[in-house]
Amino acid sequence: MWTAVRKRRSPHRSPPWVHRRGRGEPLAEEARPAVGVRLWVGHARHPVALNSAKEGVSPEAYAMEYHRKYEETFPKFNVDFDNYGHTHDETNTEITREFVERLEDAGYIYEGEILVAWDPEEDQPLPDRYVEGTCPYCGEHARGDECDEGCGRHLEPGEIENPVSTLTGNPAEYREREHKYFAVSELADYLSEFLDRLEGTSNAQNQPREWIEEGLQDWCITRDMDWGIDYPGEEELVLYVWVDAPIEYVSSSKQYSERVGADEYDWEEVWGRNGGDGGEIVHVIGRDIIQHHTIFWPAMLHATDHAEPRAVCATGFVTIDGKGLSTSRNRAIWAEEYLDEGFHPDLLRYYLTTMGGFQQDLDFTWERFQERVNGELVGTVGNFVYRSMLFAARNFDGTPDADVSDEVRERIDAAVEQFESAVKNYDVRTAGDAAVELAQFGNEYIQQHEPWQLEDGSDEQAQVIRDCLQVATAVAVLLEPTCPEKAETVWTQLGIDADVHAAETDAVHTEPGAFDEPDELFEKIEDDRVDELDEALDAKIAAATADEDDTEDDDAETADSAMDESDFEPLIDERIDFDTFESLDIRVGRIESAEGVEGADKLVRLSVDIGVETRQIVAGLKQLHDVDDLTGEKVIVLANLEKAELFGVESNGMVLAAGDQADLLTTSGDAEPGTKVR
RNA sequence: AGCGGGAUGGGAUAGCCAGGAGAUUCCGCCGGGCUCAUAACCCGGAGAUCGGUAGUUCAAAUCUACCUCCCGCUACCA
Repeated sequence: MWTAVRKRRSPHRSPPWVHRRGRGEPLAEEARPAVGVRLWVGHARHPVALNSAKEGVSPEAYAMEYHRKYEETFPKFNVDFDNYGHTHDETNTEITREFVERLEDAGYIYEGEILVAWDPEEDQPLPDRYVEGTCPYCGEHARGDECDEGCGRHLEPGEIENPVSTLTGNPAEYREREHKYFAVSELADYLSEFLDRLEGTSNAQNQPREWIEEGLQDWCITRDMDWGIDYPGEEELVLYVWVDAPIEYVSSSKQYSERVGADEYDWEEVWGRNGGDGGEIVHVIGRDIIQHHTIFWPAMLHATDHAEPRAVCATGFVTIDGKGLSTSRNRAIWAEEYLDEGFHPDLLRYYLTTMGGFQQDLDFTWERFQERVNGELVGTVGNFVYRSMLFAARNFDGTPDADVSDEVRERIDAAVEQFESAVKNYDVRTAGDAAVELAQFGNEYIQQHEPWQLEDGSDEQAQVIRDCLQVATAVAVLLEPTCPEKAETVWTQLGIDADVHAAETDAVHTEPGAFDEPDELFEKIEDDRVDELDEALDAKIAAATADEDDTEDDDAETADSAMDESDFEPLIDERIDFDTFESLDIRVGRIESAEGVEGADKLVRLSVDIGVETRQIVAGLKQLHDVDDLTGEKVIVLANLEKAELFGVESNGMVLAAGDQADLLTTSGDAEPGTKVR
């Protein structure tokens, strides 16, 4: 089962094919697409809620629009799914409910209290997106669950300061609310054993160990939101996305099962719902969501008596020219753009699947794209298939009457073996390489036997060409997962009247038929074309960056270039009245002692004399200041900021400092500690 | 910061868990040959102190310790 989950801002790749399991069968037996589930769950609900509000549409409509967009785009790249579901349909609502009920019955659910913003006038809880206020970290205006204008930090419920309800404009208050918790911590032993037998990539196996060893926290699985799947029996609570998201894997397979019939595919058997061992569940995900698939999800499955995943394969990220994708900066090559350039979808499929290691990040550049297309696809595969067929068409009107030699048959079998064992090991790259390497063998073979030196129409010539055509047939079979359309073209041109997409690996021995002169399989990409593409990409990024006041700092290399105006945060237009200013109790203080906070790399615990008393204040100052030099320094302190606890140390006030480096503010005269700043 | 993943000739990779000759393969580069083909194939060549330092060992890319850089996850700039 291929499950691909994608998350906003974290584009990662997934191979275009994974496989289906039958119970106990090696995966490679059916190295063909099976039940694919693609979810838009990754569009985490909070951003969806926020963005939909911005655009004035309902979250459902917004999410469905994305769902549709993907649904349209994938077929263009010949990525298809046995079932393309989403988390918001009836099946998933129903099965999610069932999961939760099973969890409750098994005693894994309990209630706990958390702080929730509340609109006193409407007397209702406020979902994240209806709350605005001040970011507790940077002081910027923040809304919902993230500080979208300031530091970009994710904010937990209850963190926003001076919360205001966007429903009524009234100040909101925080109330304690009952929420549901899933006692994941009780499953620590199980999860630990589960990880021991989990297949897939090493990062997926190792990373979750951390959480287990540190002691698993129980998981709050409900939210006060107005969209999502209701918690059974609790009208005001909605389940957290990551509860119903993976359950969609189950739901989607059920839908598939219902469509094709249980004889063909029995979802209950696959998920072990009938008491059996289950099928083979393989998750192919991006490495940013390892936690959900190796802790929460198996915990849910286990607690509800389902089968566990066999493997979790976590890929790296895609970068462009060595830098991370950024849709807001338009550092991206959109599917439509790629196709509009006239490139065949198979080329990108090939590049993405056979470039680099599975776990590694994958860099895309137009240069390398050209290099690989021209070298491997045009030069090796295309060239071999074309020259063999051209020769065959001219001299034999297609496939000559001869038996395939043992040498060639064995080489083809070796390629199949390489392919199958790679698939078993989740090694997409090697599986893809099998086809190209076989074509390379073909080139060597035809070269060695020089059919053009042999008498036209002779038995010897027929033998060589027959061999080459069999290699071409086999190359198409092994190439099908990465380049399905091209594989089909080869088979068609070879005069094979069968569906290469349905072919199993033993189809490598299919006998080709009669045919005319073939067309060239792949087109070369010229150098000036690459230059154009690069320029276009640069221009696009520049344009997007120029008209945007993006404060994200993802370009480390510009860090020491001179700060021009655009590097500053924009001025806040909104004015405050004098009373508001008066409400700030700002004082001159003197640092009496300073020591680093244990375990923190920037935080310093200060004792600050502010005249009337001495305060303990924690401040993040280590990046610019030496802790030992701080004692005796005069500082400016915001005295009436609410107390907070950082790293277990109480901070009673705030020491003012400028910029990311925390350049301390001080006085230039001799103002005494305690003096008010006004 | 903690935890993961990574660092191997210009590019991309294998090898590492179970240490051993001159470090794998592909691309690119230089020189030569051949030519049915969108030029592939053959021969030869340059190019890596296997991120750094120290250690274990007769022997280290591989094991150990510390460190640097990149990328994620978690986490703290009051």
